[in-house]
Amino acid sequence: MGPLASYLPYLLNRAGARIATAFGEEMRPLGATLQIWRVLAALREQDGQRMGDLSSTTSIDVSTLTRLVDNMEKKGLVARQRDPEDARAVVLNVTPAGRRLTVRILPIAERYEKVALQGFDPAEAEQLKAALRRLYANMDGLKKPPPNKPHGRRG
Amino acid sequence: MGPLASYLPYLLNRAGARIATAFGEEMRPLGATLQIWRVLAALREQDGQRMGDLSSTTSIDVSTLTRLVDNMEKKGLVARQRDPEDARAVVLNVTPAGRRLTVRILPIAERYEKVALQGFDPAEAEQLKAALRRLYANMDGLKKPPPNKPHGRRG
DNA sequence: AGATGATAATTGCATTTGCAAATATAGCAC
DNA sequence: GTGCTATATTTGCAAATGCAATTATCATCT
Repeated sequence: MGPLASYLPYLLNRAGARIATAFGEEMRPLGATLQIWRVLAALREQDGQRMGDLSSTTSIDVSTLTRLVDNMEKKGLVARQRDPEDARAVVLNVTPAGRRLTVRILPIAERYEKVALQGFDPAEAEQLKAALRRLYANMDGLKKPPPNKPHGRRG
Repeated sequence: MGPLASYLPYLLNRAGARIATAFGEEMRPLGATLQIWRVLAALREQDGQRMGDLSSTTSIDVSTLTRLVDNMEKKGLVARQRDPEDARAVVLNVTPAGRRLTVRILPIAERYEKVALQGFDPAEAEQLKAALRRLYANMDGLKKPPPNKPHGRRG
């Protein structure tokens, strides 16, 4: 492997960590955290998501998410509800307080997007985003294939 | 803010998380972790770094790093040494075992780079990396300015 | 040399994290 | 409808994390 500075996962982590840390600091005075924001942002995109969906869209492990949502519920930001279509599932809804907090965070989020992309022209910015989506999709290939059960061995 | 899928920090985190999780899983059978790899990779780039430098290059908080290095020392992967130039500082050196582990991980790391960049032509890949470096640099602007001490008020 | 303020690393401590196991429900086969 | 397997969420638990405080050394000023 060549120098670190040209290793993609390194560059990715480094950039992500820097944004995350800075953003997290800005959340504190609002009584929020980066993870709380992620959930709120996901629910703003689409309210009433299940835990599992939310876990995928936020990249937060579902067991971590359970406890994060516990907190958010205590803070009155979201409300859990059993999914009427499937009693195993839980559906999350944002409360008015949650919406108010979201509205307060939005301008910060927009500022971050701007700062991060300082000096990028619109085409470059779009290119970067497209590349990140592609990269994400590429990693699908590494997802564990379902464990090959030697049960009804007619493979 | 528009849809999540066009929010840069979101895309960044999502891509990074996916690589990190998958890579972490591959580390387990080797008795390593993603963070251990980060330290080893940083030291491979430049052995004998101080804790603080290592913290910057790996994006691992220095207090976390202290304990991570404790573990790595127990595993015999690295050795701490007081910096002869500055007795406050500690310098890390990779041991032979650390080098051996590094060598075992390298091909995995290279595979990840390849998979992540599947379908990117070299120019596109370089563009992406350049963009990530730029983004990282852009975030410098948000680092807290040193608290303006009203002490020797001759500013 | 002594005092003062900065820098490097570690430690205390409460929180967060994530794997594995447990629980609950669904859906299909028979 | 009973049994079996798959899916959705939660819980147990040990480990990782990060902020704040602490300790040790350095650098500068006088």
